[in-house]
This record gives sequence, structure tokens and C-alpha cells, in this order.
Amino acid sequence: MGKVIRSNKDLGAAIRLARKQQNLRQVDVAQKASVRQALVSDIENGATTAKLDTVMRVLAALDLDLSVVPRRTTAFDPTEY
Amino acid sequence: MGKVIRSNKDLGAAIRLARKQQNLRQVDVAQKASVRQALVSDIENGATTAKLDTVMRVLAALDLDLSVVPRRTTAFDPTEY
DNA sequence: GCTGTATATACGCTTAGGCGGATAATGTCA
DNA sequence: TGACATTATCCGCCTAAGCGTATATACAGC
Repeated sequence: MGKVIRSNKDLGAAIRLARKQQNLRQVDVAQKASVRQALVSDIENGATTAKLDTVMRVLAALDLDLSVVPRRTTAFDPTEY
Repeated sequence: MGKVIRSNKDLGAAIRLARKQQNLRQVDVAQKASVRQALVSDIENGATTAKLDTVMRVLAALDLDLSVVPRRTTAFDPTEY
């Protein structure tokens, strides 16, 4: 299911993708999350390792959730795809 | 699957649970994550809104991953439990 | 009780996140 | 190409995350 995040780059990519899919501008997301447009830009570009707090607000603005999942060491499982 | 995180409290609980299940001390996790024991304590108690960066390191130390998932608005689905 | 182990707090310090505000690039389209 | 919309950067500033170190509780087991 969800996209695994292991770096700020990963997070930025996931956020940008979700934002595009919803046809939103950085300003829109920023407003919903109560942050500046500049910060959304930074996060999407992986330019800052934001605070968890901030990340969750931005994700919420995109109707996304953060989730903790066991790190998979198992082999590729085709039934999951 | 994974546990949804919407606050630092949620995160702390998830981390503490995982740590206990692996019979690890805060010191052990701290070392693996290259942070102080005191910080692990703070995070587990939701006392600080840590940086995403730090959170990921701690989770990695517990063989956990952070994941972005769509926020579920759907009704309760018994097949998932 | 006492002793060792684990977790929670404290203090001063450095670093970096996020702000307001503005501006520079970049894209887009008529 | 010009006008507009969107995104990327920059400034100074303030706050808090995280550090090192140390200590204070809490939690065992004997």
C-alpha cells in the first residue's frame, strides 16, 4: 500500500505527487497546513528535514497519513501487487 | 497493516511498543540511532515533536519504516481485522 | 530494606527549523 | 514576446530540537 519513506527526499516526492494528483498548488497546501508556501517548496525538494509536527500537518492537508510499518526483509511477494 | 500516526503521542506509543517487543532498552535504541537515551525517552513520551530525520533513525533502529498512506474515510472493514 | 538497572529530568550550549516578507526563477499560454 | 501564475531563494529573526553531561526517580531482584 503506502509509499515507504526513508529520507526527506522520499517524503518530498510523495508529497509532490499527491499534491499534483489533487491539482493543488503549493500555496493551497500551505494554507491548509498553516505553513508558508516557501516551506512546502523546501519540503518537496527535500531541502529540509522538517519537524514531524510540520510533516503531519502537510500530509493532513493532502488527506494523507503517516504510518509505521515493519521493515520488510522478506522477498518480493507478488500477491501484494 | 501499520499503525497510523497522527500525533507525537502516537509515535511515542508505537516506538515504545516495538522496543518492548524486541526486548531492547532505550540505551540500545539510542546507540543504534546515534542519539541520546534521553531523547528516546522524550520521544516515547511524546514530549517533543522531533525532526523527521531523527524519527526515521529511531524507527530504523527498531526495523520499522515510515510510510505515507491515504487517509481512510471508508467505513469499518472487518476483513482487515 | 539495599543494590544495581532502567527510565525520566535538568542545565547550558549549538544548530537548524520555521517565520514574515520579499524577490528571483521558472512555467504557461494567449 | 509579453503578461500572468507558480515555484524556488534569500534576508534577518526567534524558537526549539538535540547535544554532552549529570542527576533524579522508578523498577526490579536478592
